Amino acid sequence: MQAWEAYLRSHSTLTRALNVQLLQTHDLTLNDYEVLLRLWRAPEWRMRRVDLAQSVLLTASGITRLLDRLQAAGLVCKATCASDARVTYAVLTDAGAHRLETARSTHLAGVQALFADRFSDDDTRTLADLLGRLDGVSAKPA
Amino acid sequence: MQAWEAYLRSHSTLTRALNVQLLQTHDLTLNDYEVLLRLWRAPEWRMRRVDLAQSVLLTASGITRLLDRLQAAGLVCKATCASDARVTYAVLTDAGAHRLETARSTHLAGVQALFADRFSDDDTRTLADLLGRLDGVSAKPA
DNA sequence: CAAGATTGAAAGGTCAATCTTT
DNA sequence: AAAGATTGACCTTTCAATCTTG
Repeated sequence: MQAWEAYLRSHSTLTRALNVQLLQTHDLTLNDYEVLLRLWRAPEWRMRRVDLAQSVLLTASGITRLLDRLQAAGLVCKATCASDARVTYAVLTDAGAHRLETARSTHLAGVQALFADRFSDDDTRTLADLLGRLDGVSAKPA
Repeated sequence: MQAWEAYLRSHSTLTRALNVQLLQTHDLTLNDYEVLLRLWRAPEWRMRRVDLAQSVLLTASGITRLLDRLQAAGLVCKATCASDARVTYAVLTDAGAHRLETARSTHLAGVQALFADRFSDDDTRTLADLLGRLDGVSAKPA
């Protein structure tokens, strides 16, 4: 139960700090950053909106709104699917990739300073293992 | 860096699930719950709004809005300070205490099922130790 | 009807500005 | 001037309803 409280507190503090940092230096939300990163990793720099939403744990509408903003900023654009007219792809633009690259080092440094630096290599492995067990939780126990 | 991603994902999933559960069964936000809990633990069931805000990591205005809702629901009430007219206390009402008590078992069971059950006692201690190191982060590197 | 995507309304929070009291 | 609290404007996200296509 102490573990749980530490978990909540630390997350709140860390994400807040990283969010502010990212926002001030590169005008990106933490979620914005994660979305750009997912796209950058994806083949042809594009993903279906549904998959993107699931990947960053947002709602369908949440992703729509977020991508609207990124598109207005020119970091992302839309593409239709030839075989299924229902789906829309989100595609990373050159500007988006560039923004991601410049933000990346700042962000990695931030994560390093606020998170990774507090742990030894062993600790980090342990942590990844433990937290990894919390993956497929579905809730609904009475 | 894998540890970091696991950290983000797990937190998002867990808090979302617990939030839904608490909301459906007792019409309380996770933050609402935490605030009621802090008050319940405090002497005379009351705290200054500033201290309460810091305790649950909310802004001054954030706490005002949250307490407004709890007050409208009759779970909390205000009290003035005799020695310093600037401060307002938040005080837990009987209804608030009752609501907390009924919600408590549900919530604890939820945390148990989604979080604690995945770890041995040793794991839990390790986790508490590791996460505890993330406490006083202040950011602002570069 | 189901799946993907979008829209309007609303919740929950933050920031900046303000008011009162010290 | 500084501390505690509140308010107004705004941002991000969710929920429910809707539209389109398979």
